[in-house]
Amino acid sequence: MTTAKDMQGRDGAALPNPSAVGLVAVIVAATDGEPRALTVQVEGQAAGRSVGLPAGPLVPEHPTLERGLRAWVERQTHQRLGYVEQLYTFGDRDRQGDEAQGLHSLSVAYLALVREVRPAGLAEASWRNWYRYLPWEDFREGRPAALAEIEPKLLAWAGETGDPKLKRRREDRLSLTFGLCDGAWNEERVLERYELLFEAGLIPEAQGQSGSASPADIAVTGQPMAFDHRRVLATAIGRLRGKIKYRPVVFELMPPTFTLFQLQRTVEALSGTNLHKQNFRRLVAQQGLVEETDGVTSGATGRPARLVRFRREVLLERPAPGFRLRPAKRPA
Amino acid sequence: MTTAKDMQGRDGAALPNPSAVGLVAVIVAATDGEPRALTVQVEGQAAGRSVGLPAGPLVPEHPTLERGLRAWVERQTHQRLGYVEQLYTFGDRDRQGDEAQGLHSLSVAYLALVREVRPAGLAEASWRNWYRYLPWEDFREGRPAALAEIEPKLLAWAGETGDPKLKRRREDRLSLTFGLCDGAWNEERVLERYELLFEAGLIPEAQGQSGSASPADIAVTGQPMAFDHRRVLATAIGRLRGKIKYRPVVFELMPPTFTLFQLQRTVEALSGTNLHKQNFRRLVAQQGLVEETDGVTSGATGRPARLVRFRREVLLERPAPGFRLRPAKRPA
DNA sequence: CGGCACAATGCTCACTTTGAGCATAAGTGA
DNA sequence: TCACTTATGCTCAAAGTGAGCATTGTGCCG
Repeated sequence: MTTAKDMQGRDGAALPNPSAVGLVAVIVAATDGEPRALTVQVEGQAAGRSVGLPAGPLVPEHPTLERGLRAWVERQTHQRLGYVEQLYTFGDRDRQGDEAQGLHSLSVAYLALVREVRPAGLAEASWRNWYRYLPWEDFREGRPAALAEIEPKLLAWAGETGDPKLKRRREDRLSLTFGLCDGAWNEERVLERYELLFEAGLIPEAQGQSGSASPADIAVTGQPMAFDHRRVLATAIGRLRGKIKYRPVVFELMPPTFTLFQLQRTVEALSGTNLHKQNFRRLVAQQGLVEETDGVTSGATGRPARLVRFRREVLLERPAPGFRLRPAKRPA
Repeated sequence: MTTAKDMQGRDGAALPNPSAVGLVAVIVAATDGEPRALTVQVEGQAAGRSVGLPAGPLVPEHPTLERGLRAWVERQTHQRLGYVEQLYTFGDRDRQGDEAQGLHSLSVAYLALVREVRPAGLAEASWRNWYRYLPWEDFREGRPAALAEIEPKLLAWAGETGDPKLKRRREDRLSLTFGLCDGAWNEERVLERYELLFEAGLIPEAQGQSGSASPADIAVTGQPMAFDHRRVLATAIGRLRGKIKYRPVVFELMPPTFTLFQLQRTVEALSGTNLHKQNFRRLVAQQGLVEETDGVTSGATGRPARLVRFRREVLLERPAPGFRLRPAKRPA
């Protein structure tokens, strides 16, 4: 029989293999229609990788993981967090940067959405456009230039293997993630694309390369980050892109009042695609997500737009996702 | 400046607060149209809570979290895992059962879907209908009887507070999760419902009650589990209910060939609701999820049904989720 | 001040996707 | 052969979507 102690590893007498646990945060804001992540300076990393995400170890003073995270972020960046959700727990032995001997080190990543870009009280903390790290993800201006450079390399990678089965599998993955060999682009597969590039050796983090990439390389495969933080960022973007489709989370990024077009720009910034304007406002309208204020924009060119605000009530109303699979009348 | 050591806690000299990390698995199968989870016997728990989920500590031999999990599950249950995905990492100080002094203990939970119910090589491992633990989640036979018992208690809980604001918030939550005070039932909010019951004191695990619940209580608020495993189970069900709507994961639970109605029964088992038969098959058909075989069922009453098989290719085809927010032509 | 360029809004229209049912087909058991 | 049961085919109306055209306010520029 399995004992509780055996299972949970709480045998006080012989504590079984403790691990070092870290907390990492992807803190997202959107200003001027650009998606940004909060970054901090990190010492002791390879050249060109001195920027990372706010992070810190979990310490016993933290009552919960999330509280611990908030504490670290406030300390490192002076940024208060509002909306926070757990992203993923990373634990690969060989992907976390330098290794702690015999100790597993795993990091619990969180996604946070914040409203305003504080001028950043600390020099070490700064907001960066996230497409700087993943340039191939931005389709707002059409197919990103970076992709043109990346694609042949990926195809070469798929072709370089002798094993035809493996080659086939690689091509399938390319089709699925990058939409090569027919296949459509799915903006949510951010992580899968990053991991594919990683495997294909196009990501400097892969080999722990210490040589800094050239500016040209950076424009194509993006700016590297400390540790495996680019992977964490990719995870966050993918998750967020999925979530905005069925939960009104974008509003966490908006100021108290805004125009429908600003809202659209924000969604576009996150998803990396452009949307049909009229249909976008129809969608927002019929879902009852916003209500008009009596303010309008002014100053800019063109007809002034009405300012709206998010209807907090919808958080209670929305029957929520509710996709297909609607229940039958009651055939039982 | 934040140093790498500071951030990641990898300072070999003074290792900062290691934690005990556990792995937990919710292993799901569906046989005879019932959703089941694999459970194991757990020693040293309060009366009536001797059943838990397969789990074990993370040890350094495990190259990745997932591999560690697979190892534990195979050892404890002799069950091989196929589809596995990470669920959530639980880390509340006060919810994990007995505490390790000064050590954070957190558990990384996984969801696994398996095809067949092995007769279970070990007596300690057995498959249990998951609604045994969460009886209020099963709407297949209409509104579950358990809900009728639960609702007045929840309303009382909302009413028992003096603070009108708090009362209001509680009622909002009831509406959102249980569909009380108007509000619709959303089958995905499994965890939120469990947590609400927990807070309302209707869940024995809450106070670490050692007194065993009466059979009548169990029929209403469900069979308790060891540790916080019922919470983990609730998380898994909610996640799975969401996922089947936009990814063809149900097929991981199906035998090589099956009828459309068996497929429907499986989906219904997971989601806890009934579906319109004709529309269900239309959906499956037009999405091209299955292909016909030349077999048909026999023996049972009624017209024999055609056996179909899952089209593995769709894993490569499906433009995937792809909900709303379709991109514009290219207005840029 | 009239005309322009530009963005915000209104509204149309064809085409799919759903929710619900009716009608038939094809076995089993009495 | 009839009664019953489940599988399948099809129809229909109501919503939901993807694309565009048309109009309305504003700031700017002769």
